Amino acid sequence: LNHLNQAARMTQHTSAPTSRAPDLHRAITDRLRSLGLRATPQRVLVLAALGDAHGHLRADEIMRWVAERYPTVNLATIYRTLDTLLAAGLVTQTDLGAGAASFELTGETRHHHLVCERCGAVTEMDDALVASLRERLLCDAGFRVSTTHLALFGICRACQEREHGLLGAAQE
Amino acid sequence: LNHLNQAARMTQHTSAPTSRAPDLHRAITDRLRSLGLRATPQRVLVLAALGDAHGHLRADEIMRWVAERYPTVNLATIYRTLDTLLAAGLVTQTDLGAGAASFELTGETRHHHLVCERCGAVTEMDDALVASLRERLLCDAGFRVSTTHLALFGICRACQEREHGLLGAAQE
DNA sequence: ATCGCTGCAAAAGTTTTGCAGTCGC
DNA sequence: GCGACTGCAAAACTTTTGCAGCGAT
Repeated sequence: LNHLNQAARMTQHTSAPTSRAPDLHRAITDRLRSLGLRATPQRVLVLAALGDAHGHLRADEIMRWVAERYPTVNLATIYRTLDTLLAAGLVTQTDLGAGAASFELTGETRHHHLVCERCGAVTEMDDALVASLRERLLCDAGFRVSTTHLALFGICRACQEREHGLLGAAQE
Repeated sequence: LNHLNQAARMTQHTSAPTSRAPDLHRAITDRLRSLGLRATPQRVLVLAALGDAHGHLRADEIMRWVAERYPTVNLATIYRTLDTLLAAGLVTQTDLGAGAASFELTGETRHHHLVCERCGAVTEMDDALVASLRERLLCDAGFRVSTTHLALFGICRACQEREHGLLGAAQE
């Protein structure tokens, strides 16, 4: 599924369209074709953007990334492409509370995100903890969870310590 | 906190403004005042709507409910009221994947929702399962989860059986 | 009487859609 | 060449905001 991720990571420092990463371009193209989808430059670049980011991106961020190397691209196409990729299972959608949806390459390692409401830091969380919850729901309620990604909001350790420090020093 | 819920449920069949439920109106009013908020008819009705629904409502649904007994209400007020009630902790916000946010009365029993992607059924899930996840995160990662509500999407038991039935009978 | 709250209208922001033309296969 | 896909523009939709005036305390 995702040697795309690895190939993409290899080109993180590259900014040229596809000159330095013909292998990535090729891998993405093959993947799309194997799913019966046309490998248009727009689609390839959307996948490349998500691979390069190695994390979640919003539609407008993808738009900017792609537009840098394919200036005539249109935002509507980004959205339509993301719909297609979602349906194909290549991409995962999430709401990280930014007002707009975020998208991520579907990796083989399921993981989730912890979003700090104070400092905005986003850290990854392993799926292990959630896996037991999923199994429990399937056994107890017969509910088969398909949600692949969870975003939990709260206060990260750093911000908690910062807060405690303030409270301890100058309690007002 | 929420004899509001109980009082609200008592008036589920009532449609008159507040004539048949002076106790509910009074309870909500007192609650708002005790928090230093003005008990305007708009605010009281928003809370009454959420209590009557005994579940999650979107802003437009609240709007419709309130407008039925207070026609001059404005949608902007609904949003501003919900902001206020969120800040006061009387209300909880969730994304149930409907494109718009959903809101719910903050009850003393924390619970979550399982949303079936096939039939749209929404069932409640006890917080017990999630509680352990929360504790784990606090211990392991030092992350204090503040997300009070979780929406998990998937396939409910009924739809799974329905699907299996079809597959078993006429596998096409 | 004060000032928080509301109604109205307009704006901001994200996402969708119709249509004509283009380009991958 | 065919049909899927794209660009463009406009619309649909949720949510926010400025401002003048009303009304709860």
